[in-house]
Amino acid sequence: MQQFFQALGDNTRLRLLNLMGEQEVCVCYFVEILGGPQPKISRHLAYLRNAGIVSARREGKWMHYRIVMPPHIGAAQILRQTLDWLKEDRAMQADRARLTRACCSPAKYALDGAPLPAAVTESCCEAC
Amino acid sequence: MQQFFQALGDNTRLRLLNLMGEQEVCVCYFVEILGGPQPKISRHLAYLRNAGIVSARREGKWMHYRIVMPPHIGAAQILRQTLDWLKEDRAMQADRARLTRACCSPAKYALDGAPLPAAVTESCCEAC
DNA sequence: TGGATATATTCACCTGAGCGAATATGTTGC
DNA sequence: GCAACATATTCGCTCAGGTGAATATATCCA
Repeated sequence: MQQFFQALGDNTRLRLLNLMGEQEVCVCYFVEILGGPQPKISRHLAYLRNAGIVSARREGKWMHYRIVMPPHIGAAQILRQTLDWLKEDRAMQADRARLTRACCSPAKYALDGAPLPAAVTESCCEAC
Repeated sequence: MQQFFQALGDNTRLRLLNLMGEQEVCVCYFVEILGGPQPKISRHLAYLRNAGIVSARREGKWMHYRIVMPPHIGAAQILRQTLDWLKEDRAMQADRARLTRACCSPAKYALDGAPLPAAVTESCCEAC
């Protein structure tokens, strides 16, 4: 419980959770969008994984992370409301927008066969 | 937001919030029930006050603390559900029980004119 | 097999925060 | 004013945890 809230008590981790929302996201997009050094993101993802808040899935070279709802119903509701809260934040909205436009502003990974997040394959090139 | 979750990410502070629940509680009961040194409790109360989660009211020598619901509705719901979550925890239940029985197990302060928490004046001597 | 790429881990450093001990502040009653 | 009491703050210590730099691991492809 203490650990659960500590996991939410860091801005980088909140940004990661915000980007995942309901969908699975490849690490390369986290690196691209958050902009920081890759080991930093990897460490925070490990922290969240260790806290049981996200799970990882390997697909070739790429790793996908997604939120796993805690088995405890109260914790799950808190996590859901935290995600809703994040959606209201301007900076978090900007992060999400950048994820959605990932295919149209082809950065380092976009042209290289990196797996697109679901939101991109659905909505891209309409939003752009 | 980061600060909000950091405030919840400590077991002593969660115990304090659990004891406050919906009612106002005198510091002397926190000291009595948590058992630790008084400055420790005072520091954690200051932390919570600084984070805007509790407010203090002076009554003579005594200080009363109570939870203030955050103005943001999402944050308020998270706090409420956190309190509900705490109620399910065995150790937290034991803390609450000790607060309720405070008048019947007269410890250091109980005979000395210390203000009783609302739960005590309502339910005490029925529960004992 | 070897090189390129994506991700993870380790290391050294530094800051924030929890802690016990000591001390300060504020209130009451004599 | 002074003593007693409730609470708050400060100090020095220690440690968890965040960070950048370097390195390790894992996968793909030629």
